Amino acid sequence: MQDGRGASMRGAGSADPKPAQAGAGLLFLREDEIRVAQDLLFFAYRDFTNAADVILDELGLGRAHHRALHYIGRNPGITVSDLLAILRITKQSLARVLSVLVERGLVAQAPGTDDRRQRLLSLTTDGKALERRLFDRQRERLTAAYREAGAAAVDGFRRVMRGIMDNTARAYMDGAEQARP
Amino acid sequence: MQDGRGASMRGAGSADPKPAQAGAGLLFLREDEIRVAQDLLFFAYRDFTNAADVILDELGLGRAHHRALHYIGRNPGITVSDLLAILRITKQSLARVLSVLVERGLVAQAPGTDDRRQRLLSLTTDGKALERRLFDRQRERLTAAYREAGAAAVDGFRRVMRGIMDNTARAYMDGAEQARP
DNA sequence: CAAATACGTCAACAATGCTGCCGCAACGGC
DNA sequence: GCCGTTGCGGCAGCATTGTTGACGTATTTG
Repeated sequence: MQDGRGASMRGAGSADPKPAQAGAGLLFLREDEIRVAQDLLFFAYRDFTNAADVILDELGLGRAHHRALHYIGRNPGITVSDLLAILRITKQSLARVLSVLVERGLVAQAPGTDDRRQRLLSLTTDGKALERRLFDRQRERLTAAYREAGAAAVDGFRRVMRGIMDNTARAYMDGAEQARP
Repeated sequence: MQDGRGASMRGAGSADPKPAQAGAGLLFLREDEIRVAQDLLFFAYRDFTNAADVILDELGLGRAHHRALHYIGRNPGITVSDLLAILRITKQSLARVLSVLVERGLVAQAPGTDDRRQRLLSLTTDGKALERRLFDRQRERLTAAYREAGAAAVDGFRRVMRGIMDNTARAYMDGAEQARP
C-alpha cells in the first residue's frame, strides 16, 4: 500500500506538511485532534452499544427497544410525549417499539391521573430484569474503562461529552441529576 | 407540534428511594454513574453526528457516506478490505455506499500496484472539499466542548473513550497515532 | 360546545444493516 | 502451468429503524 504521501496507511500530511497552512504546527495539531475525536466517538459508541446486542438478538429485540427500556427505567411514569422528546424519534417509530415491549410484558402502562389521555409508562418486573441484564453488559465495558482511566479522567470525559450534546439534552441531564437524589 | 415538555419530563421515580438496596449509598452512586454515562454516550453521539446532517441531506447522502469519506480521507490509498475492517459492515453495505461516492466523483479508485485486484481508494478534490465541509460542522461542536472543558478534561475524555472501545479499534487508533508524527 | 391535545394507527417509503450465492481476475504455491 | 485462495463486484431478498402524512378517538380546556 503505497500512498503517494509516503506514510503507510495513514496518508494525509506527515511527509507533506501542507506548506500553505498558516501557523502550521498548531493548527494542524488541533485539526488532527478533532479528527481523532471523531474516531473516538465512532468506535466507542459502536462498541458500547454492541455490548448488549447478544442478549437483544436472542430475544429478537433491537437497540431501539433497549433505548426505550433504558429511558423508561430511568423515568418511571414517563408519558409518551416526554419519551419522544428524549429520544427524538417520531411517534410511529416509538409506537412500533413500545407495542412490542408492552405485548411481551416488559413495559406497563397506566392512565394518567391528572390527564387520563396520557399513558404513563414504567417497567414491569420482567422489564426491569431485562434492562438490568443489558445494563450489566455495558457496565462491564464502562467500569473497565473508568478503572483504567481514573477518576480525574472520568470527570473530564463527562465534561466533554456534556459539551458535545445540545442544550436540550444538557437540560434533560441536569434535570436528571437534580431529580435523582 | 407538541414539544412535550409540558409536564415534569422527569417521571415519578424520585419519591421511591429503593429502600431495600444493600449497601445503598455507594452501590447506588456507582450504578448511577454508569447510567449517566449511557446517557452521555447516547446524546453526545447523536448530536455530534446530527451536526453534519444538514449538508448530507442537501446532497442526498447519509451518514454511511460520511463515514466512508472520513476513513478514506484519513487513509488515502486504503483498500476495500481494510476499510471494511475499520467500519465493520458487510461488503455489500459498503459497496452500495462506495458506488455512489465514485459515481459522484467524490472518491477515486486506482488498481493496486502490488496486487492489482485491489482498489485503492482516495478522495478526489471534490471529495476532500465535501469532507471538509462536513468536518467543519462537527468541529464547531467539538471545539466548543473542548474549550469549555479544558485540556485536562480532553485528555480524560480521550482516555475513557479509548477504554470503552474494543482491542481492535484501539489498535487501529494506535496505528494512526504512530503513523502521524 | 368547540378547539386543542395526547395518543393510536394505517400506508408508504428510505437508509442502512444483514445473508447467501455466484462469478471473475489475479495471486501464489506446487 | 495448474489449482486453490483471495479481493472484489453484483444480485436477490430481508430486517430494523427511521421518516411523512393523514385520520380517528378520547379527553381536556377555554
